[in-house]
Amino acid sequence: MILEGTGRMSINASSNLLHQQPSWTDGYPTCNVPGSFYGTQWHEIYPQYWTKYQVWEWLQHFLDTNQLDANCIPFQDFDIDGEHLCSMTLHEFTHAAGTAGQLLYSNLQHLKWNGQCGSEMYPSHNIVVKTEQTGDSVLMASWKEENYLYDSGCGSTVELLDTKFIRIISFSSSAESSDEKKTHDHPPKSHTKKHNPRGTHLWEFIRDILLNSEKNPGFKWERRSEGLWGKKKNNSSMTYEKLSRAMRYYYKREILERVDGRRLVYKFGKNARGWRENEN
DNA sequence: GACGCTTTTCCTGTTT
DNA sequence: GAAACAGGAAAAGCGT
Repeated sequence: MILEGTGRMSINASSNLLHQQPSWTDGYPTCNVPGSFYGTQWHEIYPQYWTKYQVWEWLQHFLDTNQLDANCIPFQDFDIDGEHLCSMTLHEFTHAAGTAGQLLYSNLQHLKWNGQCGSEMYPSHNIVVKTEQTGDSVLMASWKEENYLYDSGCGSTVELLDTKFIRIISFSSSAESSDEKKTHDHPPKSHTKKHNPRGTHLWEFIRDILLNSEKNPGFKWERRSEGLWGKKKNNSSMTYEKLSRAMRYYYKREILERVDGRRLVYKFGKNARGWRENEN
């Protein structure tokens, strides 16, 4: 289910693309996501091995780092994996994203040949890359270690509008036949843990995916959640409708508050903890 | 096993 | 009319 078209963001348009050099050489900001929801992150592996999601992560990081408006990059034109991305020419980057495309191309070349991945950049990370026979197994192995079933076909988006409001930009569930749905709705008990209420709460999960973005005063996210709640619960039948019902239960507990007149916008309530910038 | 809590699933009705 | 919202009800899964 796509609630809103991809490629859209509402962010600060405070930066000037033409006069700002990319700051990649300054080193990447610490993501500070121990036990990340996202599995292997884009900066931990070579671009050639990125998934679609990691390509978006990289684009998002580029926007964050350079304080760029999201409209600078048409995300829909980068709905590709790392291998495809690396095969793109400068002309194709420029055609897709203009001046930002040139910068993206330049940065990608740097990443491809200077080896930003792995232990040199992140000595504290101990990334285990399992080599399997299939070509795409490198990433899959890491995803599996995080108990996620990576599905590059789904895309979901959460946007933090300011320091309190959340907007669901898109949420997609895997397209299933009714037969498939039946099996997912009632999986055998012995198969998987369907959810873990004593583990991560939904609102904490939402909070964390917001907070774990690179620090940026614009608070904008696009394509960041990737259906992660469903992945985290190993529940491929999760939909926006179900997720939003769970979120509405938080109204009573004042973890979330209604935002009248605004669709797809949620707001942290007084019982939500840990989302403020000055709060630990 | 009972219980409480949280989440999931399904549903109907309302609002935008 | 479609999408999103609201909320009731029941059930599932987990910890105690």
